Amino acid sequence: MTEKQERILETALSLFAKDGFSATSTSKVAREAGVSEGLIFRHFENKEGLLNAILENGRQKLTVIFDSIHHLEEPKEILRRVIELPLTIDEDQRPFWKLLYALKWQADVYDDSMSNPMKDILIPVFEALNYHQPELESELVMVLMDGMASHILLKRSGNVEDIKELIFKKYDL
Amino acid sequence: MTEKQERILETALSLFAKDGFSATSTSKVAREAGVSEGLIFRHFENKEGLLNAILENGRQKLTVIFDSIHHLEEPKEILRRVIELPLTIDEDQRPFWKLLYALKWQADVYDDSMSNPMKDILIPVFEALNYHQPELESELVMVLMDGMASHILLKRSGNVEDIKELIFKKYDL
Amino acid sequence: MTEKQERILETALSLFAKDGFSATSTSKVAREAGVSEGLIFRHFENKEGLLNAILENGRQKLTVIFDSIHHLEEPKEILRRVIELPLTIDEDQRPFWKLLYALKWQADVYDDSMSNPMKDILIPVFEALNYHQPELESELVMVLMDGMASHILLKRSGNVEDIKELIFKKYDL
Amino acid sequence: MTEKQERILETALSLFAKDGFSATSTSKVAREAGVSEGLIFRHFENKEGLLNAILENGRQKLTVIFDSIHHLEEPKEILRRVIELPLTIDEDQRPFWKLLYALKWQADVYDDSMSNPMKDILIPVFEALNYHQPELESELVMVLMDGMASHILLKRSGNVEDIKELIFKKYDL
DNA sequence: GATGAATGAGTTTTCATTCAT
DNA sequence: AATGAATGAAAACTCATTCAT
Repeated sequence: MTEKQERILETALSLFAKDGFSATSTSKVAREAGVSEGLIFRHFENKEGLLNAILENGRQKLTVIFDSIHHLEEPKEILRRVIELPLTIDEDQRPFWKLLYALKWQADVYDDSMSNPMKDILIPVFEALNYHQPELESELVMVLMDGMASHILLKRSGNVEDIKELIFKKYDL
Repeated sequence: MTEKQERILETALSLFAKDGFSATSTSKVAREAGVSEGLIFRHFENKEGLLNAILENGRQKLTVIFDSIHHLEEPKEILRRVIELPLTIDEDQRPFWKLLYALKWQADVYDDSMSNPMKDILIPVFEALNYHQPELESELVMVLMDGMASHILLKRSGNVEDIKELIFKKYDL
Repeated sequence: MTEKQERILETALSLFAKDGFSATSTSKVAREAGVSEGLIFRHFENKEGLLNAILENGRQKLTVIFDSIHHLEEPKEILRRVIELPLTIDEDQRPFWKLLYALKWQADVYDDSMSNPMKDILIPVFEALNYHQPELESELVMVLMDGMASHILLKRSGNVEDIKELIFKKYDL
Repeated sequence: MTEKQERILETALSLFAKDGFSATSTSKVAREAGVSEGLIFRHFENKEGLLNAILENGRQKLTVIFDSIHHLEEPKEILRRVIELPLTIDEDQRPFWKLLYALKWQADVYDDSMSNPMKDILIPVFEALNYHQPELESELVMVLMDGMASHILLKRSGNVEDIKELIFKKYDL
């Protein structure tokens, strides 16, 4: 991975996240990345290849996060970590998440591949905590996380931290 | 509003919702609506004007819904109605909602104009129910609704009805 | 000639003069004239018909001017009147002249139909005044008039009146 | 400046001069230049950019001519050279001049940037020749030149050479 | 690996013109 | 006489992609 290659990925990610995939032209990516337009195609085959490279890049970091949670033992600790996940997205990872969420609304581009691993983590937690409907409770948490992520990524309100505390209280965490 | 004008709006809405705004060409809209491409521009000025007409159209229907909730008296009844709002989106309104949610992720296209009226409805409810942090609770409900809407509009799981019941139980509704 | 018909002619003339014939759309003419677009075509057949109507309109006024000069007897008086012709264009006739001059540079639109009558007036004048080359002198005056008209119609300098006086002096008028 | 780029400029100039700027489509320019239409926009941004490139191109050649006159010493020699300027336009420069003169009649397209340098040349000449009103005389010469240029560029008469001689005689050149 | 000229197929938009009312 | 909805063809412009260097 050369420096220019990385600059392309970085620029494309930020533009795709800001303006959307199809509203971003390869020429704009090239211009802002300071490389020739041809280079994008040499390295990534085509525009979709560029998107895939970006997603692949991010998915790897994602796996790391999932694994770190998987290793935990205490159910409440796991639940706490899962719920606060959207809050722990740090500044330089935001474009990636924004892109991911935006793509979900674009048909046939992205498959929801992190939904199942999340369920696999949550169901055992609610079972351990003796909730009546572990699967349903898991889904509810995922709904909550989705909502939280939206609010955070779209900067809709500042007090997400407080909302998190409120949720923690409701789950007695 | 002539018949062709309406057909354009309808077709555009369904295509924008399915494939995204910028991935949908005006020529495709015209073809599927069975009108000449020029007509789109004669009636809506430009592609963005078409989008705005669609959004304006939808916003009006939205106001009707908000108003119907506003007129209710019983706090719990209001809360129930608000929470189940995402579930009451009927089939022919789905494209509008899908478009709206997709646009939120595109910068500068859509302003979140229904977030405040919603707060105005919810805060008094939680005050009446003697919750400690009415504003925070309102925001949490909105987070929940956002998550629910996503799940429904993206058909991620079938048992949203069950999730709703679970939420009702948690709010003792 | 109805009132709307006249308003179309007037508006078209001023727009054609300001922006050029092909850069002016019939829709803009209709809009500024406050009539429906269809009306232009009902009255003038097509865009070129509109132009021709404007030109025909103006040519009539032109003939009146030529005739008034033709009736004069005194050679110097004629020469004086001819030379100051460009200066006597009054404000509301300027668009017509501007259009006429602009059209000359557009191939195949306008034939230079006032060049010959002018020569017919000038040659006898210079013969009467005993100039050596009456035809050449006539052409020179026409060159001068062309230059003057440009300067006036394009508002290039304010002291056209002084230039006229200078020319008068040179021709001992 | 690649060969295709030059071919575009050349073709565009000749078409703009012949048919007018707005009556000439970029697709026609591309076709006649034997290039793809996109190339025009890649090199010149938009249609107006193409026009500006043409004008800039011509203005440079213009400066060379002005400079060559500026270097002369003898006032009468300068006056002679200035007056015969319109006659020295050679065949391949004619389209440029025709375009320039045509554009003057189109509002906001062309600023009369060569009028002042011309005055700077002429006023000292008439001062040196002891004319009473050097500035006015300069303007008159420019009026004359404008008229001459029109006559030449629009091929209105063949004996411009004779007219020039007549003018020379009047200025005792 | 990198550039940037070049393309062709498309996209958005404009426009003269027609036609039912 | 007048409107304004509608069209089809063309205009301006964009864009993903290729290729010679």
